[in-house]
This record gives sequence, C-alpha cells and structure tokens, in this order.
Amino acid sequence: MKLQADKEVPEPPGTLATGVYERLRRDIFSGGLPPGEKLRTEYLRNRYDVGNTPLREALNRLSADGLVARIDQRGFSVTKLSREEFEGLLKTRCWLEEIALRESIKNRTQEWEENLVIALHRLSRVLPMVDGEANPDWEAQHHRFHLSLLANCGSEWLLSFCTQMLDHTDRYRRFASDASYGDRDLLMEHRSILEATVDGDADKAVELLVGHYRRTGKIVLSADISASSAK
Amino acid sequence: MKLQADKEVPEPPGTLATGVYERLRRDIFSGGLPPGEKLRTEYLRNRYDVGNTPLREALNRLSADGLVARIDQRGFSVTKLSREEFEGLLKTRCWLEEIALRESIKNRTQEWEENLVIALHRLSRVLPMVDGEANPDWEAQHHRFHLSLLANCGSEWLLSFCTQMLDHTDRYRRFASDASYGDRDLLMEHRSILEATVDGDADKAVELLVGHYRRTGKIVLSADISASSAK
DNA sequence: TATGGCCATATTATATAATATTTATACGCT
DNA sequence: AGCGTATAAATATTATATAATATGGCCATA
Repeated sequence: MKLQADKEVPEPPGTLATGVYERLRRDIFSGGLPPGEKLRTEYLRNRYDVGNTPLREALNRLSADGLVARIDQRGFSVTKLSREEFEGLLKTRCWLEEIALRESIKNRTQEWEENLVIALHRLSRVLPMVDGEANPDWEAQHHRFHLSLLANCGSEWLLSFCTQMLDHTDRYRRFASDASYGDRDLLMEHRSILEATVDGDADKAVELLVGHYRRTGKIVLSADISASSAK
Repeated sequence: MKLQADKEVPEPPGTLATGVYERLRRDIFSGGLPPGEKLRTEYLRNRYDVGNTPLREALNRLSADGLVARIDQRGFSVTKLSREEFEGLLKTRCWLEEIALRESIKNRTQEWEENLVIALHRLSRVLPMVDGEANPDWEAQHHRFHLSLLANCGSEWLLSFCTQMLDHTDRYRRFASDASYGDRDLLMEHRSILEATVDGDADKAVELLVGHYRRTGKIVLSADISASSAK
C-alpha cells in the first residue's frame, strides 16, 4: 500500500539542464524573476552557475510551458501577466475541468475516492498563509487536491492540459495574493466539492468547482495584476 | 482585404535552432525519422549539419510538443505510436473540439464564416493522394480547414490544445494512410460540416464533426500502427 | 529648437569546436 | 545468470566567432 507521504527529498535532478529548469521555474513562480523580466543568458549563467547548453535547454523547456517568451534573435523573457489572459485562462479551465471532473466521477473507483479523501486531509493540515506569506506547503497540497479530482478522467491528454492551466492559475494567484483570503472558508469549499464528488453528484460537484474557481478569479482580478508586470 | 493565398515562401528561419526544429519536425511527420527511432545527437549533428547548441534546443522544443521523448541521461527518441495512445487522443479531441466548435458558432461572425468557405474551397482544389502518396498540400489545407472551424472559439488556450492534438492525429493518419480513403467522399463530409456550421446548427455540426473523426479513427486503428513503431 | 532619419558602435543572442566528465550500455568472463 | 570492465554516448564547460539588435550621437530638415 502506498499511503506514506511522498518524502520531500528534493532528489538531485538527473541533469544540470533539468536542475536549472526547476530552479528557474521556482523563481518565476515565486516572483524572484518577475513577469516581463528580460532573461539575459549571461546573467543567468552567473546566477545559476551553469554553462550555455543546460541554460538554453532549460529556457526552451520553459517557453514550451508558457512561462517564458522566446523571440528569435531577441532572446528570452518571463511571460507577462494580464487581465485578458487570465480571463481566457479561467474560462477555458472551467470548460475543461468540467469534462475532467464528470469523467472522473463517471469512472469512479474506491481507490480514487480514497486518494481524494487523503488529499483533502493533507490540505486541511496546512495553512494557506503563514506570517502574511503564501505557504508553499499549502500551495503544493492545494495543487494536488485539484489534480486528484481530475485524475480519474481517463485521459492523459486532458489531464496534462488541466495541469498546465492549473500551473498558470497558481502563478496568477501567487501574484495577486495580497488580496485577502480572509473571509473565505477555503477548506469548507474544498470539502463540499469532495462530498458532492464521492456522492457521485456530478452536476453539483461541477457547480461547486466552477463556483470555487470563479470566486478565486474575482479576487485575482480585483488585484492589480499589471502592477506585478514590471516592464 | 486579406484574401490572397499565403505565399508558400519557406522564409528562412530566424535562427538555426528554429530551422533544425522545423526540419526535424517535418522528418518525424514524414517518417524519415520513424517512431521509436533513437536520436543520437552526433548523428543528428551530421545529418543536419549544425552544432550542439541549436540541435539540443530543437530537441527540447520537440519534446515539449510530444513528438520526441526525452529521458535524462538517456537522450532523445521519436515518440512511438500506439493504439491506446491514439484512442485516448481521439476521445479527448472529440471532447475539446465539441466545445471549441460550439463556442465558435456561438460567436460567429461574417468574417469567420467567409474564412471557412475559403478554407473549404482551397481544400477542394487539392487531392488527398497523388500517385498513391499522401499529398502534403492536401494535408496542409485539411489541417487549416479544421483549425478554421475552431478558430472563433475565443480561447487561445483551447485553440492551442486542439492544434496540438490535430498535429498528433495528423501524424497517426500519415502512418496509417495505406488504409484506403477510397470509399469515402471526404470533400462531402467537410462540406456538410461547414454547412451545418454556417447554418448555426451547433448540434448537427458537432455530430458531423465527431462522426468524421470517428470514421477516420476507425481507419487509423484498422491499420497496424505498431508496425510503424520500429523498436 | 525640435524632429526624424541614419550610421557607427556596443551589446547580446546565437553558434561552433574542442574537450572534459559522467552515465549508460555492451561485452566477455566466471 | 551475475559481475566488472570497456566502450559509447549524453551532458556539460570553455573559449571564441558570427550575426542580429539596440543605443546614442550626428546631421539635415522643418
């Protein structure tokens, strides 16, 4: 039985390129490399202490993820955030996650439902904010919980699309998270999604999930995204 | 007005890396580099006459496209084709294109409908097969027609997902295209999808589109895909 | 004086080549 | 079959070369 928590052993990456990729990714998510930032290769080589080859590999992978923009002969930069982009993301996410959740419920198994319960339990054991800062542990568990909801949909493709969009949404949320979570009972929102799901009530689960996203969306949109998009 | 055909000027790529990327892509689609083929960097450097840097960049981009598999320390290889993978692809494609087509119709404009008519017209002017070989011109126009159907959906995200899946489907179709198209009136299938679409009959358009895909899917699945997947 | 184009220069991205290091794979042995 | 070594291959560095882009000053014109 595979119940023990995935040990957070940061496990040395297989290659330097993969390592830089992961570090760059973290720095983009955390804001260490803010949206719009020009990514000069020489600077990054020093910053991460690697050579040209692994660095360019990492940047190319990130640009495929949509986290980095690449223009031939003009190099790389961190992708900007924008209101319009976020609105499109939110809309598309609702479309796709509705399908994924309905399919997951349609194919439901005891194992999947139990994984969901575990995911929610773990999420309940961490706080969204610590000392006014976003808590990375909560971010990780939150990410997992939402993916777990969709994990049973039976389509690797759909799951990977949803994962991509979840990543991007998390990035927006992080940048807008000055906006208060305070008056929301997030745990209860997640719990009710879970309950409708294990009850097999797809309509209700979808409604709750989409409502959950739209509510978060409003908060993100109420924050001044462009302020984070430094030139 | 922008009606003239996009001139097929192969326009020199901005960078060598982009150039190799495009050449590799073509060779994977054409079968010059068959599914499963190990991609040794030294071999490819000679084959395309480029250095390490642009080659690895190209390979990394392709692996993000899902056309190339990358395993740390074990290099690159052309992704294999499999029956299961294709079935998942087809299923997911039907889900997503249904949304995209319904939204496109919901938002329909005269300009979009006219673009569709043009796309179908161009498709009608080329033959799927020439001398028993797949006709690249038909492939290109076919690709465009199907994208045009979805282009009005109002979501860049959804459109990019559909494009990815269309690319992969095209690849499967190419490898299975020994199977006869003969007894199908493809042009008529496309024409009736178009008609339902400009009539604003979303239900019918979706039904026709999905039927079109499933019919093609059957043909692809009837071919022996694994035969193409050289070790 | 202000405006806009234009060229020289600086900067940066892109690329090569030679080479080092590490890791995987193949081979031959017991 | 299992084991260790030899070989091949992937990964990475460094130094350097080439080419595109960005910058800033210069001049002509209004």
